[in-house]
Amino acid sequence: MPAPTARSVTLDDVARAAEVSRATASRVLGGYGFASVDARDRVHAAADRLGYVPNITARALVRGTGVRLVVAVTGTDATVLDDPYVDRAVAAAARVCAPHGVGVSLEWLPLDAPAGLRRLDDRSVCGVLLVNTIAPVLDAVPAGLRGRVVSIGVGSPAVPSFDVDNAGGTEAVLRHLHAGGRRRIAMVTGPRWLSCAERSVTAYQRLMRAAGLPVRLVTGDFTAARGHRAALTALRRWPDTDAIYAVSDATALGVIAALRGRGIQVPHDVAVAGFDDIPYAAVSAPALTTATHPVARIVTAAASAVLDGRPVPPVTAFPSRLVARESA
Amino acid sequence: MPAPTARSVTLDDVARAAEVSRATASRVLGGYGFASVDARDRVHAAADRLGYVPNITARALVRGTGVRLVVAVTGTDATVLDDPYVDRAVAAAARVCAPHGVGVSLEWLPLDAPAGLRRLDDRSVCGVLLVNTIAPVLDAVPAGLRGRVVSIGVGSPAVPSFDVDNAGGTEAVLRHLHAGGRRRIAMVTGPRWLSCAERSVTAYQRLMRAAGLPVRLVTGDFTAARGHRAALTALRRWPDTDAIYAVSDATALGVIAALRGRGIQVPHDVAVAGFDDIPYAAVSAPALTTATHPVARIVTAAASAVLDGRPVPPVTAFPSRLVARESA
DNA sequence: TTGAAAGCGCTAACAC
DNA sequence: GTGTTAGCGCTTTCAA
Repeated sequence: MPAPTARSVTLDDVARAAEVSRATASRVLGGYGFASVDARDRVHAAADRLGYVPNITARALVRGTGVRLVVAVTGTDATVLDDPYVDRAVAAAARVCAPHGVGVSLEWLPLDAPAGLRRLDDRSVCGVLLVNTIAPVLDAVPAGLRGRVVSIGVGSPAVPSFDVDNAGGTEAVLRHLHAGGRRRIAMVTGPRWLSCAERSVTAYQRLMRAAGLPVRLVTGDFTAARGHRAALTALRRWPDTDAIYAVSDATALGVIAALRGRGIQVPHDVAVAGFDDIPYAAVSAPALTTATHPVARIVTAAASAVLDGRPVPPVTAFPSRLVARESA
Repeated sequence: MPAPTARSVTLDDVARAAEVSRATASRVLGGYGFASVDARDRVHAAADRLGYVPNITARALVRGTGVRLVVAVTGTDATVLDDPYVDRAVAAAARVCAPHGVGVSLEWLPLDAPAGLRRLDDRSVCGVLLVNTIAPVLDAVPAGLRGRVVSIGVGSPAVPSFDVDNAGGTEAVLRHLHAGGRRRIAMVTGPRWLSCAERSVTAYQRLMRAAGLPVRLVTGDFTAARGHRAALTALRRWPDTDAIYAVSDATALGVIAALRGRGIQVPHDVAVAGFDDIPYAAVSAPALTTATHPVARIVTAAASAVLDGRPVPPVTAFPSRLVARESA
C-alpha cells in the first residue's frame, strides 16, 4: 500500500528502510558496483514499497551531466522556429529524452551571431542538436560543449552529422522525372546559405549537366508561400518548363497552388515533385510525388547518441526513398 | 576579454573576483534581498567579465523546483504522439521553456492507466501539460503535482484548463455553411472518449437541432486516413449530404480526397470545412475553409503559467475565428 | 548590509 | 561487500 507521502521519498528513506547505508542503496539502484544478494533484495523491496523515484536533478548535479538538450536552429530570424519540420524534430527529441529524465528546449541561433552557441555552454545542458546549421556556427562550438553536440545536417570534424541522404533522394526524384519524359526541369531551392539544402542543388546540377539538360534554379526558403512565388518566377523565365522539383513538400504544395492558379495542369502540363513526404503529401490534390525524409528517425538517432555519450561516426546518412504518387 | 576557461565559472568564482561572500553574490545576481550599491556593481561586473552562467541544476536542487516540463498526451496507444498537433504543442512549450533553462519531455499516457501520472511525481518535474486529457486522468493527478499541472483541453477543479473555444469555432463554421445554403451537414468527429473534442459535437448537435436540421455524425480520430473513410461512410448513409464539417483540418483533407475520388465536386456538390487552420489549409486544392486554433498561443500561455507558478483561473478560453476559403 | 554555515539529494572515492 | 566522507553549485536562514 503505497502511502502517498506528502514529501517525496529520498534515497535516505530507502536506505533506512532497507537497513543499509545510502551508498549501498545508491549502488544497488544505480546498478553499479557490488552488493550482496540480500542487500540488493532489501533495497529493491524498500524502493518499490516506498515508491522511490530518483531525483534526476540531484544526480545531474553531482555527476556534472546536464539535464536538458537544446535544439538550436540557425536562421536569419526567429521565424525559422515556426517550421513544422522543426516541430517534428523537437517532438521526436522530447520523446527520446523522456525516459532519461531529460527535457528539450528550443532556441533560435541567429545566422550572423554564431557566438550565440556560447550561451549554451552551461553545466545544465547535456547536449545540443544543431538544426540547419552552417560552417561558422560549427566552428564556434565552445570547447566545453565538444562531444555533446551533433548536427542534423552538415557536420564538421568536431560535430558529427546525422542527415538524410539529400543527394540520393534528389537523384531518385530526378531520375523519376526524367523517366517520365521530362526534360526541362526547374528546381526551387532552399535558402542558399544552408549547406545541407545546397547538397540537393549540387546533385541537381550534376545530374542535369550529365544528361545535357538545362539548369534552372529559383531560390526558395522551404515555405509554401515562397514556393508559390518561385513557381511563377520559373514560369516567367522559362515558359517551356515541364517539371518543377522543390526542395521540400511545403514548397511543392505552394508550387502546385501557383500552377493551379495559372490554369496549368499537374502533372499533365508540368510535373511537380517535392522532398520530405509530410503527412499531407498523400492527401493533396494531386497527391504529391516526393522522397522520404525520416526526420523522426534521424533526430532519434542523434539525440540518443548524445544522451548515451556514445562516440559517433562523423557522418550518419539516412537513405531517402522515392514515393511516386500523382503529381509527377 | 572573456578568457574561455576550460572549467565553467561558478558563483564562487564570481564572489571571489568581486571580493564578497558567495551569499552576497547570490543575493545580487538573484535580485533578492539587499546589497550595497558598491557590492552590487562589483558582483555584476565580475559576473559579466567571467561570463558567469548560473547552474540551473544546482538552483533547482536547492529550491526543490524542477527542471523539466512534461507534455503528457492521453491516447489509446503511443501513436497519438505522432500527431502534428502534438509536435506543435511540444515545440511551442520548448520555446517558452528555453529562457527559463527548463526542458520539455513528451510522454504518452495510456487511456486506461491514468495512474501513469504518478510516475511524473518526481522532484525533477516542474510541471505537466496534459494534452487530450480525460476525467479519470484529471482525477488521478497526484497531490505532489497539484498546482503544477494544467490541461490543454478540459480541466477539473484541480487542473486549470487552457483551450480553444471549440463551441464558438464550430458555431462560426456551421453558420457559414448554413449561410451558404447547406442544410444537410454531416460531421466527422474526433475520438468519442475525448471530452474536449466532444464539445464541438455538442455545439454541432445543438445548432442542428435549433435549425431543425438532421444530426449526422461519423466518428473519426483527427487523422486524414480516418477522414477519408468517414466521408465514404457518410455518403453511403446519407447520399444527399451537401456539407461535411470535420473536427480537424487533417480530417477535412482526407474528406476532400475521398470526395475527389468519388468524382464529387468541392464545394459545388459538397462543401467541406475543417478546424485548426494548419499551414497546408491555405494551399490545398480547394483551399480549406476552417476555423483558427492558436495552438502555439494556448500552449505558450499554459506553459508560462506553470513556469511562473502563478495562480490561474480555472478556464482560459482562446477565441476561434472563421477562415473562409474555397472549400465551403 | 554582509558572511558563515547548513543543507538540497545524490554519487563516488576511499576506507573498513 | 559495506559504510564513511566529501563534495556537486547554489540558496537561505541566522548572527554579526
